[in-house]
Amino acid sequence: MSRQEQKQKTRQNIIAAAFQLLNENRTLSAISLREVAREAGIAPTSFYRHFKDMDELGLTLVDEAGLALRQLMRQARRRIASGGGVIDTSVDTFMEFIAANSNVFRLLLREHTGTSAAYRLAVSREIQHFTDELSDYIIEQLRIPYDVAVLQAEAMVRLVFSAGADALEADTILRNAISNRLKRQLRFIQLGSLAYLQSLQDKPSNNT
Amino acid sequence: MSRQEQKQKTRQNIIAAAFQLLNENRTLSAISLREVAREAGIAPTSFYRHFKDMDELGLTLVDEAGLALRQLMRQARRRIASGGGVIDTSVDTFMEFIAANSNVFRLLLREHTGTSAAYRLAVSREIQHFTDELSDYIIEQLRIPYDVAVLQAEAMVRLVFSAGADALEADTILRNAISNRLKRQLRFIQLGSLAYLQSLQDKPSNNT
DNA sequence: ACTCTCAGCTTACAAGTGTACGCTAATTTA
DNA sequence: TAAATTAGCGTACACTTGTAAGCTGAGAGT
Repeated sequence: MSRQEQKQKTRQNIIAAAFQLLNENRTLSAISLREVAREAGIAPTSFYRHFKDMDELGLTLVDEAGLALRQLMRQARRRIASGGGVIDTSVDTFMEFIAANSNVFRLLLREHTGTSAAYRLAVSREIQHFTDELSDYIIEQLRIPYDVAVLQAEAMVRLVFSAGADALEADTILRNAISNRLKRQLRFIQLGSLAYLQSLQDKPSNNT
Repeated sequence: MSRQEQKQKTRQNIIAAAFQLLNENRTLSAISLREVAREAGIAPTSFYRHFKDMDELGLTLVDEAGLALRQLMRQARRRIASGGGVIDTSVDTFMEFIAANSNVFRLLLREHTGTSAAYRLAVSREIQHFTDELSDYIIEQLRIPYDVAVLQAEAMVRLVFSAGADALEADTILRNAISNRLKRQLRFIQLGSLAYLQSLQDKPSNNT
């Protein structure tokens, strides 16, 4: 094994170790460098050969999580394209994601409201991507004016993430209940924005 | 000053000290007993005369925050009763609360997704109260079936808290923008649930 | 083959942590 | 007034933390 390969491998070990430690209810800021090193099977000081800081590792993890989030979106689109209701399919995909990658989602959730401004910003950016893609999709599919679509997408993402937080600690049965409630709530928003646009048409006192 | 009075006073000092420390981006679990003692102006070991644990102090703080939340609801109702749109008034009241008691709301927000299962549960309970009261209000005011009202209330609270999180770190201008978006989104939900009920009436294939 | 590079190690230190133990001084009780 | 209670303090100890300094041995480059 070449030297570079070996280095990459330990780096991955460190990242995996960090995710491992996140599994058992902890924040990034509550994980010590020494713990990560221990879990990764290296000496504490060797950590510095790969990351300047725990902060640098943290941002790497957030990026990694963001990546997973984007893959999730792509998967949802694929499944929607091959049939099935948009809301139902999206929520199902999302819930499967949470169940399968709970530590990834937990990371995003925790750090979104967490202690470090840098992490908060990084997570917010990832969620913003998510929202942007959804509003593009809504505009494209439903032919809704831009500003309404943006509002709708933002509200939907907020609901999805908030429900996801609850689903994170739930068993299968409860998670199903959360799913179903979420789907109905998303439909409220969709219906609501349509009703709003309808009301504009009925008494067109504004522009556009 | 009697002995009991003095004790209560130091206890309040400890609580105030903890809130003070929460102000500068920190979690409960990231605050040490010694720091709290230092800030409260007592010896570290004296802390134990008042609380068994940092956890016990934490739960006390969450309770305190929940109390503030309930006062907020009462205030909103009073303001609604004395005129003004329900959604507008509620959101305005909420945003004022966040601006004035940012550390209280931050505490709830952080610990809701935080490290300690006990805190998470405690916060969830407070939010549940909030949701329950709102759904009661909706049932009473809008004459909407129970299950729809509950869904609507839950969705609204989710949006409000999520937007509140963003508002927490925003300046006045941005906070206003968040307020306005939130108001429109809440109206979507309201419109949506009404439209849903309407659709049930048009083709009544189900029971009630 | 000879040197260079550098991932990972060991050792070491100052700083901070929770909390056990026992003392003191002032209030409360009898 | 004498005895009992107790809020608060000081000291002490065993740990954990981040990271500085310097060494080693194996792969890379010539």
